[in-house]
Amino acid sequence: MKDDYNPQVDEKFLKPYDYVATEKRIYTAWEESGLFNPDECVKKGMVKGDAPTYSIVLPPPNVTGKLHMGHALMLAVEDVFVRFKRMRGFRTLWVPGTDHAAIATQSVVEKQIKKEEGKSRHDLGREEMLARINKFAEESHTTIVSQLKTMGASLDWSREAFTLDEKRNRAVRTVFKKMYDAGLIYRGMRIVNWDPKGQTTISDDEIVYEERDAKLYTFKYSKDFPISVATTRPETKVGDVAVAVHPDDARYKEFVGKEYDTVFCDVPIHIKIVADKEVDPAFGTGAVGVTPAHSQIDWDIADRHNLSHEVIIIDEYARMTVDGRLKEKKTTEARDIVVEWLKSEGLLEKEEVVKQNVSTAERTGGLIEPLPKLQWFVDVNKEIAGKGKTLKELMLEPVQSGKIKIIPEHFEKTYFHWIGNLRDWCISRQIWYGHRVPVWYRSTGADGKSSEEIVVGEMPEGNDWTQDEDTLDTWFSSGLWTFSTLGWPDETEDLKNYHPTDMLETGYDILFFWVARMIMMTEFTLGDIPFKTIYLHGLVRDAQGRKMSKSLGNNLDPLDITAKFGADAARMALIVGNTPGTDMKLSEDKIKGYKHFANKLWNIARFILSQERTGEMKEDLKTEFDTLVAGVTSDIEEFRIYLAAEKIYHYLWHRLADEIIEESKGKTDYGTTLYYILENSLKLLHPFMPFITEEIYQSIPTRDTEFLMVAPWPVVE
RNA sequence: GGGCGAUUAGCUCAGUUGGUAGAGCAACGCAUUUACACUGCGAAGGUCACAGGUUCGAGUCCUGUAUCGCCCACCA
Repeated sequence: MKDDYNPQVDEKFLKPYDYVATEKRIYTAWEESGLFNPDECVKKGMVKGDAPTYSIVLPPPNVTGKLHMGHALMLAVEDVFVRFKRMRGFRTLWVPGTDHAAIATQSVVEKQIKKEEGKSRHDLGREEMLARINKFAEESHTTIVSQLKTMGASLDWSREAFTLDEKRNRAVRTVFKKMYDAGLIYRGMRIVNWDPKGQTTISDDEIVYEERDAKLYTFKYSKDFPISVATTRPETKVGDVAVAVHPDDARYKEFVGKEYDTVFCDVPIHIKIVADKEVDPAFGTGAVGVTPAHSQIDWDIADRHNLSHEVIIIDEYARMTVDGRLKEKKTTEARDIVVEWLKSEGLLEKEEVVKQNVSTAERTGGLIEPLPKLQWFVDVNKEIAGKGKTLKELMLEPVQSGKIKIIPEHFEKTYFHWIGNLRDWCISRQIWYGHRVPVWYRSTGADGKSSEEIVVGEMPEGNDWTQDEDTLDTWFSSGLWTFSTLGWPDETEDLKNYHPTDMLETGYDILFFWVARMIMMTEFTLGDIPFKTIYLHGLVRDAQGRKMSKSLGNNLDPLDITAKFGADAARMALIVGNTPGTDMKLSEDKIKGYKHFANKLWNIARFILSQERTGEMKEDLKTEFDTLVAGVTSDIEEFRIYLAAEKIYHYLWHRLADEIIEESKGKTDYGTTLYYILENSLKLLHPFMPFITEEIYQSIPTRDTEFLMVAPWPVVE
C-alpha cells in the first residue's frame, strides 16, 4: 500500500505526530521570525501600516511560583482572539508581563524562610528581606515565561513589563500624585482591617468570611445598669463608650441620653445611652454595646453621636492594652477572663451558641482585628473637580452606557451591585515588597511647636526627608496595567495606537479586585476606558467539580499536561464546551480526546498531501466548506469560541475524514478540492491548535506565506 | 438578609432571533490492517427540575416552586 503514496510527501508524515519536538521547534521559529511584534509584521509586509489595531494586555501572572490550569485557560482564550485578529490583517499586539503581587509573594517567601531558617522578616531586616523576595520573584518569572511559551502564546516579548519595574513605578507615582492633588487620596485615622498575623492592613476584598460557632453572651455592665446587652466579644466591652438602642424602642426610651460610670473587669468605663436607627430591636436584647475603636459599625455610630473614638483597648498583636487583670492578655484569653468575672459578679444573664461569620485574611488566614489606624485611602465618593463625578460614578458609567461590554452580560449586575456597596479603598500596606508610598515627611519645629511637612510624588531635595514606610496595595499598580504597559506617562506611539485595548480576558473571581479598579484608574487618569470588552472565564475544576488545590492534590500542572498530550490538545480541551463565566470540569480524558484529534488531523494531511492536485473544484463541497468558514468567523467575532472550535473539529473529523475523503478514494478528480479544504481548514483551526496547523502548513509547497500565523484568514466571497 | 447563576442522554456540556432535541466521552453490536487502532460503520439512549401562563408553536419568553452552586453584606 505504501507505494501508492506520492513520494513528495514529507517523511515526517509516515510517523505519528510528534508534538513534543514539533511544538518546541515551531515556537522558536515564530519567535525568531519576530512576527509576534506588530511593527515587525508591518515591516515584513505581512500587515498594512495603516491597518486597524487590535490589542490585549496579558493579565500578569503573580510571581509566586508557577502557572496553573486557570492561566492555561486564559492563555488559550486570549491567543485564539490574538491569532484570529492577526490573520484578519489587524496590527495585533498582545503585551506580556508579570505581577509582583505584594502580600502574596512576600508571604510565600516569609513562610519559606521561616520553615528553612526559622527566621522572621524582622530578623532579616528590610533590605535583606527584599533581596530574598526579588531573587524568588526572578526565579518565578523565569518559570512563568517558559510556561507561557510552552502554551504557544503569541506574545510580543519585546514589550514585556513587570508591575514593579522602574517604568511602572513612575506611572504609580504619577497617578498617586494626580489623585492626591485632586483630593481623592487622603491620609486618615480610620477603622481598618488589621491582620495581626501578617502585621498589615488589608482591603475589604481581601477578607474571607468563615462560618463558625460562637457564644453570644447577654449581660449587664454592672448591677445597677438599667439595660442588658449581648455580645460575642465580651473582651472588647472594656472599650465601650455607649449603648445604642433603636429610637422607637419603648423599653429603653426613658434611658436615652443618660450617662453612667462604672468599673468593668477592673477598667473604668463611661457609658452613654444613644438612640440609633441601625440597631435591630429584635436582635438579642435590642441594645448594643458600642466599641468605636474595634468595630466598623460602632465607629460609624460613634460618628453620628459625637462619641469618642479614642478608647483603644487592643493592639496590633491582638493583645489587651488595659490595666488590671486583662493587662497584655491575648484577646482570646481575655474573653474567658471577662466571662469568668461576669459570672462571679452575677452579671451574666444568658449564654447561647450562635452561627457567626468571622473575618479572616485571605493570604495568612489570620483573624482580622478591626483597629483605628493612620492609613492612606482612596475616596470613592468625593466629587472630582472638573469632572463633577465621583470615582464610583466613573466606574459605573462606561458599563451602564455600553461603552464597556461584559461577557457574559449578567455579570454587569454583579458589577453594579458591588459598586453600590463600595467604601473607601485602603491602599497602604505595612509590608515591604511593593511600591513604596510616594510621600516624604519632615518635621519643622523651629518655634518648639512641631508640625509635619509633606511632599507627594517625587523625592524632594535635602536629606532631612523620610519616605513613608508603607507600600501600596498591589492592585494600585495593576489598576494602571493597560496604559502603564504602553509607556504612560509618556505620550508614546503605543499608547496612541493600542489604547484603549480591545479586550480584557480574565477570571470572574477578580472582577472587583482588578477589573473595576482598572476602569476607575483609567477613567480618572486618562478620561477613557481601559478596554472595550471584558471576557470573563470561569474556574477550571477537576473532573469531580472540586476546586484544584495543593491540599487536595488534584492540580493538573500545565507543564505535565502539555508534555503528556501537547499544548494544542490542552488548548482545545480548555476551549471546547467552555462557555464564558461558567466553571468547567477538566479531566485528562477530555485532553486525551484532542490529542487523538491532532493525530487524526495529521493523517488527514498525510492523505491529502499524497494526492495530486487535480480535477475541477467541486462547487457543492466548496459551498459547504465556505458555510463553515462563515460560521466559524462569526462565532469568533461574537465571542463564541467554544462553538467555533467544536464546529471545525466536527467538520474535519466527521465530514472531511469520514465522508469526503472516503468518497474520494480511488478517484482522481478530488485533488483540487481536497487541497482547498485542507489549506483553509488549517487557517480556521490555527487560532485553536497553532502548532500542528503550522507544522502541516510548512509542508504545503504552494502555501501563500512562510508562516501560517500570518496567513490571511479565509474569506467567503 | 440582598444579589447572581445552574437544573437538557449514564457522565461533561452545547442549543445564537421561539420553528420536529445536539455534540464529545462512556457503554453496546459489527468490521480487523485501513491515510489514521490515537481507526471505521451501526444501533441504543431525553416527560429539557417541577407547576402554571403567553403563543399556531416553548428547552428557549413570563410567573411561581424546589434543589444545588457562587458573590456581596456582616446582627452586635
